[in-house]
Amino acid sequence: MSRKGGCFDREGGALKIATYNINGINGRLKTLLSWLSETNPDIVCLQELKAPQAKFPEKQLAEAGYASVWHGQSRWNGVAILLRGSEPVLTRRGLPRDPDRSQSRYIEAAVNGLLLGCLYAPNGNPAPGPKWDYKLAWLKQFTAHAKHLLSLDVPVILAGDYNIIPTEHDVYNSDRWLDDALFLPQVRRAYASLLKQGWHDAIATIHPDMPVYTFWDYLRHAWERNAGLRLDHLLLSPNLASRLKDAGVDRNMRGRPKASDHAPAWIVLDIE
DNA sequence: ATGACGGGGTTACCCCGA
Repeated sequence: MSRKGGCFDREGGALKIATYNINGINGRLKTLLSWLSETNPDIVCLQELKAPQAKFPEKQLAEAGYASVWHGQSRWNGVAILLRGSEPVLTRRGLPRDPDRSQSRYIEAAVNGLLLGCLYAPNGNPAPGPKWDYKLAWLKQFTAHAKHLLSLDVPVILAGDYNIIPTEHDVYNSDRWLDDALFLPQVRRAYASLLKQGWHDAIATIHPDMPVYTFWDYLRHAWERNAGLRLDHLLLSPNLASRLKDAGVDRNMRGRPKASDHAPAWIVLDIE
């Protein structure tokens, strides 16, 4: 792996990659910048920018040491990839055969010799209904694209807010979520089909026996009750599985004033 | 079934999210 375009200054040739649903990048820019300076990730996927293309804080992030590519949209959605020390090489905005090109939910770039897809899957509620249909259509095209990426036989990471609770162990009270678009059998099957393609769920691999939530609702004192969900996932192509050294969630970010309802999830890869 | 919370911006009895 070439050092060009990389920043291998983490101890032991490791690469830290994080995904963070920021829920409004401009309203939460101070939170984002302090998290970046405290945790120093090499690569960051962001979701729910809630900012049009022209209002992405490119300059402030550059001053913090990160170059960005982003796919904005007025008011909702929006995804970005940040790379410390060099420029991400954009490979696509939006999915092939995207069911609705007006919704900015996918961006992909080459970073540090990896291909990185950053996604914000539709929520899908209420189910049934048009939003549920859109979620299933989007996941179908995403799954097809994931299969294509594996066929390239390069290291790939698909990171972001999948809006899927993969199993009953990934939710504080699964009974309450049985009829929800985050947990209905169709979306759990969609997630399982990705794993069957060969993708490795990094958080689940490192923490097989404990719930690792990434989201706590603003309502009903969910954070105080630890009534969380695991919605944000980092999937690794099989050729990266042996590189996975650590994974976790920066839970403390959820407890801060003006917090996003999601916390950052991260992995450390050995890229020696 | 509803609302509570909290971003966005058409500042609304608004929209959206999960």
